[in-house]
Formats: sequence, C-alpha cells, structure tokens
Amino acid sequence: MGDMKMSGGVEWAVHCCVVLSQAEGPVPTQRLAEYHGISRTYLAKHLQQLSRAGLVTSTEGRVGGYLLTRAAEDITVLDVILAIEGTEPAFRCTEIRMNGPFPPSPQACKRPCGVNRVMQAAEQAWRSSLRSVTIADLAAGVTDDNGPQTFDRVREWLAT
Amino acid sequence: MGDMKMSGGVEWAVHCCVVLSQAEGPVPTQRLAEYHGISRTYLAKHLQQLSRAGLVTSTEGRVGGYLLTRAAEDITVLDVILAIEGTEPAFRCTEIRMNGPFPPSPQACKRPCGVNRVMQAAEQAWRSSLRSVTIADLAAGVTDDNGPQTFDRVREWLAT
DNA sequence: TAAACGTGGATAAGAACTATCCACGATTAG
DNA sequence: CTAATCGTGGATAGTTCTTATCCACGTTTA
Repeated sequence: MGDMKMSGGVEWAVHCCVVLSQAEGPVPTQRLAEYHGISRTYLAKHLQQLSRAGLVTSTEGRVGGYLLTRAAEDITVLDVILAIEGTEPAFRCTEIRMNGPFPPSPQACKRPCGVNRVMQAAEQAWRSSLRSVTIADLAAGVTDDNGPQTFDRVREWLAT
Repeated sequence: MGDMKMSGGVEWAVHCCVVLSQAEGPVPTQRLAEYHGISRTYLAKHLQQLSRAGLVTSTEGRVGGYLLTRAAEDITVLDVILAIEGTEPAFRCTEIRMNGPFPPSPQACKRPCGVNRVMQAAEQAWRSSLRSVTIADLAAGVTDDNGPQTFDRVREWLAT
C-alpha cells in the first residue's frame, strides 16, 4: 500500500550542500539547478527551507546566492533531512488503545503506548545513523570515487 | 514540507497482531475493528495485506476470521510494517550525479551514489531496531502496563 | 536603470492515502 | 437446503500530499 517514502527534495538538498561545501562564493539557485539537471523553480523552494533551518545563508541581489552557514564538518545528513522533511516522527500514535473495551488506566497512560515506544526507538536509531555522517564526509567520498581533482573542476565550473 | 510519514494502517496492523496473539480461534475483521474502534471495511484491506505477506491465515465462512500463522515470538514489528508499507526503501536515488557536467566514470558508477549509501545504512539501522522486537514482546508489555489478567478479559471478550 | 537574485504567495496537475461499497465465493448453523 | 457470516477483490471517491510552476516584490550590483 503506502511507501513511507522520503521527499525527493532530500536528495537534491544533500547534493546541493555537497556542492556548496566546495564553493568559494555565493552560488545562485540557477547554478545549482543546472549542475544537477533539476527544476530551478522547485529547487528554490528547497533551498529556502535550508535557509529557514539555518543551514545556508542567502545573499540577495546581483551576485547573490547560497553559502553554507558553517563548516561542512558541522552539518550532518540528518540536519538536511530534518530541514526538508520536517522534524515530526514518521509514526504518529493515534492512541487506539484508548478506543477498546479495556482502555488502560490513567496511570498506565502516562507512558506512551508500547507500539509507539518501539517506533520511536527505531526512529532514534535511524537518526543516529544519519547524524554520524557529515556533508564533509560525503564530499570526501566524492573525491574517493571520482578522483582528487573533481572539486577543482567543480569550482571552476561554478565560477563560470 | 513533506513528512515521510508511515501509513496509519501500520498502527492498526500491529495492534491487531497483538490481539491475534491472544486469540484461541479465528477472529473476524468485525471483531478486530470493534476492539480498536476503527473502520471495519478499511481494516479489512490491511488484514488482507497481512494475509498476502504470510503473517496471518484466513478462514472463510461462517466462523471464519484471522489467526497468526506462526508464534508471536517469530513475528517482528518489522514484518508487520513491511507487509503494510511495502518493502521499498524510503529513499530512492534518482542518480542526479549523472545529470551534472562531471558525471562519474562508468567504473565509479558501479557503486551506489554516496548519498544513497548513507541512506541505506540508516534504513538498515531502522530495520534492525524494528526486527529486534516481536509481537510477543509487545504483548508482554501490555500485561506489564495493564496488569496480568488483561488478556484473560480480552479472550473472554473475543469469545462473545 | 536594468539585470540578476532570493522570497513568499498563489495555483494546479498528479499521486498517494483513507475510506466505503458491492458482487462473489466459501463455510456453517439451523 | 437456506440463510447468515465471513474473507476477497474490484470499483469508486474525497481528501491530503507531492511536485512543480508562475508571478509580484524587494534587494543588490554592474
């Protein structure tokens, strides 16, 4: 049935952050969209979310664009995901245990439902994993995969 | 923006499995829906998915209903989630690295994109966590929270 | 002053989620 | 045998979410 899928914008946002980690000046949406072959107008929305989340700063005007607000080592993949997807947990307990013929006592209801506890623990594991990887790690992976001078060419391309 | 939310049917399905773990005979959809105060017709769809996934067996006819196919100790929360949500990963890589001006070499493309690898690792952590909890564990939690004779009353109610 | 750029709002097509209903076959109590 | 119960699969909608586009506006710079 459902898919519990992540927004497609997450992929865009993470890749954009990797590119921004190599930028020497503000990079406009136009450039980032060209670089990734994606929609400029829609990407703009995602970049605004990164901006609101405090991951990037924007400079308006003629030579404006986006820059990371802090070192790539200090931005985790989780940061980017939460900026795009929001911070709400994937599972929302509707407390159906209260609907049945034997609802738990008020005392027992102070604790979250057991199902909810399991889901929360799993989400914590997921977040921990994503928090352990930074944009800098991803950038290092790109040079590993594509060669050391990859980002030199990227910087050159961005300056065009 | 998006929420990467889990289908609401997951909550229903897990709770139903906990109830089924206490059943002494086939439990019809009607009964499960009443127990949880949820829609009968919609719950039927979810139970069919559990059936297709091999987690429950159905018996048709006059005294039909659902039963777990195996011991509650051998059904994990992950099993139920995958039955309802499908087995596709939450993150789907669209390979936007190929769109750019510097696509990786065919050799480098044999490995999944670095972003994808991170997402897959996180999902594995999530799945591991959910695989470590069984329906039996959840049932034990209910007796811990609501008292030891909770399921006696449930069995009595189901037999009504 | 015009061009480039980010911002926020409005809008819309398509997909997914939630939910319901019905026709059908199977089973069983009476 | 017959009627009631029950699961199955298909069809159908309403609502929400996702994806995407466009525009008016303010800012900055050549």
